[in-house]
Amino acid sequence: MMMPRKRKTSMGRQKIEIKRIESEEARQVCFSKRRAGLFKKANELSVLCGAELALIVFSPAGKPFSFGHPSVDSIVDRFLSRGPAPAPPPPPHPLPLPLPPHAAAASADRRMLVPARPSAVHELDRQYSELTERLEAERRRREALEAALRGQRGAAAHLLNANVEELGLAELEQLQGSLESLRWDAARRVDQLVFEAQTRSLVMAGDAGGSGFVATAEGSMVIPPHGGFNYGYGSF
Amino acid sequence: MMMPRKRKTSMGRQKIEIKRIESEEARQVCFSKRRAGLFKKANELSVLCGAELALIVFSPAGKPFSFGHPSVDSIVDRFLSRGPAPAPPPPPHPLPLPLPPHAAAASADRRMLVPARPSAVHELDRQYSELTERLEAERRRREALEAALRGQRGAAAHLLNANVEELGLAELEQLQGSLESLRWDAARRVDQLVFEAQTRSLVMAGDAGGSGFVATAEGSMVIPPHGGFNYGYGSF
DNA sequence: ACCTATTGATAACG
DNA sequence: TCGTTATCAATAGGT
Repeated sequence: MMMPRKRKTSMGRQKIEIKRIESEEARQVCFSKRRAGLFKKANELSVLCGAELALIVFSPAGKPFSFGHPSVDSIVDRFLSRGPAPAPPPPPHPLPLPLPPHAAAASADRRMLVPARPSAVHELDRQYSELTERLEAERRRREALEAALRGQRGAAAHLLNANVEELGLAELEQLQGSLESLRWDAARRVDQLVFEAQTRSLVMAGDAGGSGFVATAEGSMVIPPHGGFNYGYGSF
Repeated sequence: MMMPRKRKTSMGRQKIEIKRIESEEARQVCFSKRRAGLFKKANELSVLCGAELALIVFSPAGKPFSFGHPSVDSIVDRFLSRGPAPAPPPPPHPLPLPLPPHAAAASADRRMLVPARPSAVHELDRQYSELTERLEAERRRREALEAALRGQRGAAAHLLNANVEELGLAELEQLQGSLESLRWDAARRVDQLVFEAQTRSLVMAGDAGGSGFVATAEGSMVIPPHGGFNYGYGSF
């Protein structure tokens, strides 16, 4: 990422141990940089792979930062609803989860890398998996269709001025489908724009999950990145 | 991080654009690698800087992965209790939208559908039902898309999608305005259709959500509760 | 899953 | 916090 042009004195990056940084200042600097990097990575993962995720970070000072696609709330809600009831009652029954390779990180401390859950009821497990597969198949088919639709060309904005009064239920449903798709893309676009804004040193914090609230280090200021596409984007 | 031992043919890492990976397989591979990397970074941030954070990721297939320090729950609780979003963005026009896009509300709703003490069995049942619903939603959505493909209006609407990636904030907001307007018109159209149906005793034998204008998209597309045109009267 | 060539992230400085 | 450089770390493309 760097472009060596002139030689300046610098030790360059040095290898560091992954353990608490003692220096208050160094810790703050590291936090800022790595937080930015982490949010960037999270954003890339959601864009590249279409993964839905939520990331909430509290700075050592207690300042909240968050990012979510489609939104922090939707992800959290989804997670909690399937939710792994804590230890004792090995609850529900989830999707067969692959264990994160580097799970070793957490030791006896409360830090944890969790694969949402274990399971045992084989029969139901099987049915569940089957359903999941069908869901996936449907999703793939839908995506294929969406791709096909994206390829269409022609005059379109007319729809916005179209005579809705003449539409029937079936057509309205079609319209709805189109709008949902558009909303999704728009949300994604907002994600991108917000992210770019962050890169420009606009520190965003204090947002509780995506309501178009942006705060700078000096204090929060409201920036309406999107009045209504309140879905995919987050605050950093 | 590499140890050059033997010279092997390899293009090595190539630069890639941050946009959805079309290849199903490549996307899966990328997801696995980047997910691991993201969790590792999250862990490092918490260790190095003592930051408290939560990361929840749903794979494209819907499998959940999470990491939290001290725990996902503690972070989520803190996040939700402290800074829920400010007032929801007021609609440009007097749109009688329920505005429920809040995690708390959604969670509460779901809780009501489940016994106070979610037994493992009930929980499993609930999950199964939820999955089935999602599958249904996907199917409906797919069908809507297929219909859209056949209709010019749908095709036209999707044209906008193709250009969304190039829009700026101002343009997105303008688009939003147009969509709000369209939604308003569409909602009125639905009212009229319903009125006509009732007047003629043409009972819409639909269930609470079968009219097709109730959130048809859940799951991947994630169009929250009020995803459809059921802007204010629930279902009919 | 493993390798390697590159890109990308970031520690140390000014 | 911002800009630079030198290094270290992550990972795209292949095998």
